Amino acid sequence: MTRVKPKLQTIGHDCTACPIRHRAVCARCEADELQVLENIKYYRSFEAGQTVVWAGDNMDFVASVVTGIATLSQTMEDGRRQMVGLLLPSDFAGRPGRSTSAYDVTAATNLVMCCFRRKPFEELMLSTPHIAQRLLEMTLDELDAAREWMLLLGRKTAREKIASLLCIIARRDASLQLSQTHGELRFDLPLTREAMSEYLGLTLETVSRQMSSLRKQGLIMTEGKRHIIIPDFDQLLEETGDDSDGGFLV
Amino acid sequence: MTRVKPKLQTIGHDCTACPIRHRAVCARCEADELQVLENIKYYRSFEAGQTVVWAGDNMDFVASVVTGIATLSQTMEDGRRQMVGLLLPSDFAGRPGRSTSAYDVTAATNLVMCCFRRKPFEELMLSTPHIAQRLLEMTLDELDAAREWMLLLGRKTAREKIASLLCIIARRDASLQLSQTHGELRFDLPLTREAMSEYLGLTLETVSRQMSSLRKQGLIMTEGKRHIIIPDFDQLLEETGDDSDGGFLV
DNA sequence: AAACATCCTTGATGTAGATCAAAAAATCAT
DNA sequence: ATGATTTTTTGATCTACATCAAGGATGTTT
Repeated sequence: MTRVKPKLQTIGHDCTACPIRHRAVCARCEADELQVLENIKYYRSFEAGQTVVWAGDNMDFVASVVTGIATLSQTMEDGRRQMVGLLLPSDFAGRPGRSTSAYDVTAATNLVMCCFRRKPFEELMLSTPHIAQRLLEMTLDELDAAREWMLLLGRKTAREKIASLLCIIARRDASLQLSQTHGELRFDLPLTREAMSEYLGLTLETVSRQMSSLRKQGLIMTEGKRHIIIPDFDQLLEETGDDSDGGFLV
Repeated sequence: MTRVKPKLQTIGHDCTACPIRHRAVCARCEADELQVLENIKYYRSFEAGQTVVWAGDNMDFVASVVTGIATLSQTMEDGRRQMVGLLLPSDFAGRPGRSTSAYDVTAATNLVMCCFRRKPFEELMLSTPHIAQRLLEMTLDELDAAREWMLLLGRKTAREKIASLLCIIARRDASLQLSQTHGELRFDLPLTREAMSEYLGLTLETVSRQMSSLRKQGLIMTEGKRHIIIPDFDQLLEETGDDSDGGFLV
């Protein structure tokens, strides 16, 4: 089990059959396994804002994101909300062995998920070792991302939080397009200010103010509300507080 | 692959051979697998305060905690630190497929770890499917814990953070002792005020103040600096902001 | 085009927790 | 015990972000 940094390797998101395919082409896939997965999968589409499942609700499938963006969030009794995960194409949702969702899963944009019925998927996992192994790798990546996010939530300033989020989305977006435009990066923010604030542990007003501040200083430019232009990625990166190498996030 | 809530099931910490053993008695273990694990494992002891590995350093083993408590933390260039994991007996550290540690691993108390050399462990994982499956379960639990911690870091007040941490440690401690003393709980805090502050995303002064405040209100009592008595666990639980059921943490 | 609903921005003010500073406990060494 | 070191507590002050409040954009419905 050799592992290489998985971040920028995502090659295909075709969801032809095997969840492994989503993140990188899987050399281990055997034809018959593909066939089995083919038999237990189905697609579901959601519109931006729609909820896929609420925390605590029954969730009899596991799924991976084909297109669009989904969010995982937790809510406290009094309504305080914290986003705990951002699912981009190829990311996995749901958990073998658990029949209810631990989080609210919401479509941030229009969303297509490739779902696998949970029981057959679990059986398949038992009979097909490399699926568990691949899932383990993906889960470990998510754990790294969650821990990097803990650093952000616990120790970064509002400005650093915003810069970090923008860098993460920009990087992920750029890697999807395989466009190596060193210089200017452009992308559509898939999150509202409110969603950003829920992710970053801030209020939406603070998010808005910090965005304005970054704009005034020329670190970012905006077209309309959601389209972001980053004239110099490295310069923005310096505002994140991270060491330049960048991390595991998303 | 049926799963049950793993929290309070921890039965043995004997580290006889199989990492699976640490969390719950493993019904699947076959004698020969145990034998192989026996051959690649070794023990290491650390004193409180000692560092097991620094982030970025070579780490040619994976390990599970036998006794004591270890912490995982990340540091920013300017010295801001955030703890991202607390390893209690039976918890797992290190990651198959990665040769360097992503975090500082530090002994919070005297610590014994059961180490497995990485390469043979990875090979074993490939040839022994249920190890990957068990590791996946454990990693998913850790991911849940990390996400619950994200909610704490992003949205809870200082007071709620302290109450949460105390409840978590108390609960874990109680489960280790299998002592069902409903009423008064007693345990030694394994963390300094500074370590607590690093875990909670606070300063150590704030931790101290909130501890004093809880003490003055009779929610906790202290003997010396580290020994804590919780006269009424449910009462303290109400200060955490969590819904009463409690979560996945630690 | 007017009315409405979202989403975003900006301003004024308040406060939880950080920071700075020092003293008190506890722990350790001689 | 006595002094030295580490850890914790407490106080005074400051500030980053939250909260409260209002006003603009933008898009949608009729």
